[in-house]
Amino acid sequence: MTTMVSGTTLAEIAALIGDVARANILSALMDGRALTASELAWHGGVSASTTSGHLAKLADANLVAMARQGRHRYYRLASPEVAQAIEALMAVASFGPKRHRPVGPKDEALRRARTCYDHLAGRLGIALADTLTERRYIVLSDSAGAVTDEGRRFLCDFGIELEHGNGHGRALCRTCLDWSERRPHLAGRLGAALCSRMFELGWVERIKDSRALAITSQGRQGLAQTFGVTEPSQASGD
Amino acid sequence: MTTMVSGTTLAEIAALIGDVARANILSALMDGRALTASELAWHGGVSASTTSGHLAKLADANLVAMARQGRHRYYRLASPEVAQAIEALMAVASFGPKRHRPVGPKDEALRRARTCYDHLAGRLGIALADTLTERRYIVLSDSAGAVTDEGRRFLCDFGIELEHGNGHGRALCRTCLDWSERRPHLAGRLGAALCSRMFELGWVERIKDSRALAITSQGRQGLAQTFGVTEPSQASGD
DNA sequence: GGAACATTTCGGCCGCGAACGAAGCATGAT
DNA sequence: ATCATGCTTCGTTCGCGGCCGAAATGTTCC
Repeated sequence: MTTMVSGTTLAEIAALIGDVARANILSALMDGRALTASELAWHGGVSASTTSGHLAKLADANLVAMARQGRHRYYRLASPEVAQAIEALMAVASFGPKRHRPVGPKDEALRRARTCYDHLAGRLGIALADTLTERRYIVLSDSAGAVTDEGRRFLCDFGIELEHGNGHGRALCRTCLDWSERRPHLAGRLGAALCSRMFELGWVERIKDSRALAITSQGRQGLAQTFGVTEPSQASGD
Repeated sequence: MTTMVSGTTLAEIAALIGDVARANILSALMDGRALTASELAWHGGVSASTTSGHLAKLADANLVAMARQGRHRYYRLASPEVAQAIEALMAVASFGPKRHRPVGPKDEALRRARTCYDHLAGRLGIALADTLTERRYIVLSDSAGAVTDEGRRFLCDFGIELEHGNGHGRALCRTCLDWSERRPHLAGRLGAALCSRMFELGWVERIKDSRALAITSQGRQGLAQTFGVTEPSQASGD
């Protein structure tokens, strides 16, 4: 065995994610919010006591972080890196369509629009990335990106202020491989800002018990006017 | 339980990586080369028969691909996406220094210079990314990047021809979070080209049974002259 | 203080899957 | 043909880890 440093800990982390209950828990946390232990128990599909054990392990490995608040304990993903790792795994998972899984209505909703950690994904996320690229508001040299000056102005009008944070802190404009569309969508501070702004404007709303998003009628209108994005087709053949 | 599509398959993939033997196997394949089953058995630290089973599972899930050649069977990672997922996991793994693992000499070598799938990582990879950024050959707007025109010329002089492949195919310039340095290094076609060119010039050589790289004396010289990169310090306090 | 709720700890059960060696197929060498 | 090598299949063993329910701890509300 060559390098033990990677081997062991890599396996430890992956094994942690590699349990169905824990994977479901982490998936639920992928929308960036903090959830209570009991909510996570529901998502994980296991009892409260079992969930408690799982959460302890996840916290121990620094995959999730915990904040006590009254008699609740709120758990969230510990860092954007964790979210990125999980997203990367999901991308790989959606690849191998060996045995294809029946696509339920929930899945179609997820494919249309969802949150990915703290930014938008699915056909909506892709459409936004495409429009912004087309109008030269951002430049995605291949799968990586930068915001142009016109872009900065446009975004400012839209109500998003981006400081010129350079090397430090969080990336301004990253891309993230969309597992359902297999193309990159916008992540980083820009992706997060776009997402939260759309919530603020009431353009999108969370669908209960899911990471999927519903686009409101105002959203439909706003997206068309401001971004020239027509509603991502109701049902795509895929 | 909310969305089953992600949950289950996410867990499946992660569980696959979450076994120590398989993780070691995948780690060994992270240098981008294809290895035979018996070599992988050695890396995995388990018997040939056990390895065979592991490889079958990995191939079944499309994590690795196999090519028969004579009486050998060569296995390699199935796609860059798989490499990316593993790298992301390693990044997360190197985070939680709860119980810190003793850093052996092998680790120091890995930290100095190594391959990450098909590009350079470790202090060498970081130094290259820094230099190219400093000289404005590439622009890493935060953690994402594009090649400038001067950069294209410089690279051409160095013997690297980058076609203007746009959306399709592989990303020209991606970044990849370095698990040892915790900063992004260069991946994508550019990263791969830099790496293979340096092999071609004999600037770096593989260290036996490891993903670590040795920098040759020509390499030391060339890196200093062409990139202004002085040898990544022999031993850093870390 | 007592009741209701949230979460963790404990003990015990049970199954999955990793491991090995021996035997079975290939392919290549003599 | 015969033997060697590389890899897979089979049958078996065995231990780790997930699961639950009951009870313990903790927190808020009235």
